[in-house]
Amino acid sequence: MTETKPRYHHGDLPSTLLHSARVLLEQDGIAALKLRAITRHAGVSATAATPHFGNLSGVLSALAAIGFNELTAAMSNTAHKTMRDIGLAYIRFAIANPGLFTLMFRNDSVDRTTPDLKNASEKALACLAHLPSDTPSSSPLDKAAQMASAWAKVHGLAILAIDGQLQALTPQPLTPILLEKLLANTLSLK
Amino acid sequence: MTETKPRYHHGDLPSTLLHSARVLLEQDGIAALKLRAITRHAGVSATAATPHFGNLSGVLSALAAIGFNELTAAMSNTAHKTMRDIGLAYIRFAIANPGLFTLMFRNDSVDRTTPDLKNASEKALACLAHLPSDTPSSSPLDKAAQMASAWAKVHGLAILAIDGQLQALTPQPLTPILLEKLLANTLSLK
DNA sequence: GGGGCATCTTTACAGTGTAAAAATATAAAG
DNA sequence: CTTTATATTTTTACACTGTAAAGATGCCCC
Repeated sequence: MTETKPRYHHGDLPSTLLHSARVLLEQDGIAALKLRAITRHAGVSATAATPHFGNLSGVLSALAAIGFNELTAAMSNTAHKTMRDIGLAYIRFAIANPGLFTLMFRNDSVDRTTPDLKNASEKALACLAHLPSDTPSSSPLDKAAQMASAWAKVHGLAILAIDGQLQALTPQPLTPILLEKLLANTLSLK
Repeated sequence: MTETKPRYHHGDLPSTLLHSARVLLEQDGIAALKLRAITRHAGVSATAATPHFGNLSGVLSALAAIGFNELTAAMSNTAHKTMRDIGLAYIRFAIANPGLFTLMFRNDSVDRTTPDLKNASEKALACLAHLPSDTPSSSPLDKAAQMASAWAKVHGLAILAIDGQLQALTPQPLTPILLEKLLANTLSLK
């Protein structure tokens, strides 16, 4: 629809395809991420993605890499580099892009050996893993445990929020405002 | 293979199919959970599952329900009803049954409105949600935050463990023994 | 201009899920 | 025991899917 410059046969097809994939993902969920649906949406033939991405997994891996880059950006834009703020940025990203977030951690749809994806995901993980720890850690295993604890809580919370399972924990219906408060409270717990 | 009593046409096909599905899941991962592969493995025609489960989603939902029941049993068999022991049971189950655990939380493969699955998953959640809290909570939102924190940490840890991403946090290679220690340490953190 | 080549389309094929109709065996009724 | 009804399974058919292989298309650079 809104290509920048139609230079080659069809403009730069790779970004067009990724755009289509993202639209479909947001519109109809992760089940709609079929190769033929993506190429159909982009207005090209069914196999047009092959020279650029190889196969479906290639397209989805590229899209997942974009997601990790955006997630990294969101975490980097926080004012305070605290567990609470970075965690909130992480979870807000997940809630704002549930389909993309799900795809990013879907091992069977995505090829994690792709260099782009590997780099992008490692950068995002680094933002979470190198949070300043409040309690001094003695052994390396303790340090790992602290990082695992933070990363697990944030990631777990994001998943629960996306799946709507946090609803089950509160008596009252969970409005967006209340959800934010719940997340902040949860992240503030040590 | 090992039917109890071959009464009907083919024995009780439902459990045979679920057994086949589970074998395929453990052998070849979640991508192998095709309806035709399951029926082929069970030695019946491609559409034999229809009268019992309706469609593929029905089979997978039933299998996921079994998983939740086993998870509940694992958590109920712990000696101490502490965050640490119940959490460890939860994560050990995930590590022992990675495919099944993944399936259980896969929203697009599974139909959560199925009564069996809904009941089973709610029971499992209840085991985690009603842990004794160490710090007295004032508001209901605080209580929800405490439950969310525990549930998120345990679930997040399980996912990280399954994906092998805990490896990235430790300098040394993560042997099973070291993994157990890391999990215990992480769960002991408040 | 005219090769060379990346890009895209066409065609073909093996799989998939599942709806519909036909076949089969069990259970129930007479 | 025979006959009917019903639940179970198979057969058939169809619209999909991903992708390999071969053919067309148009850009780039010498």
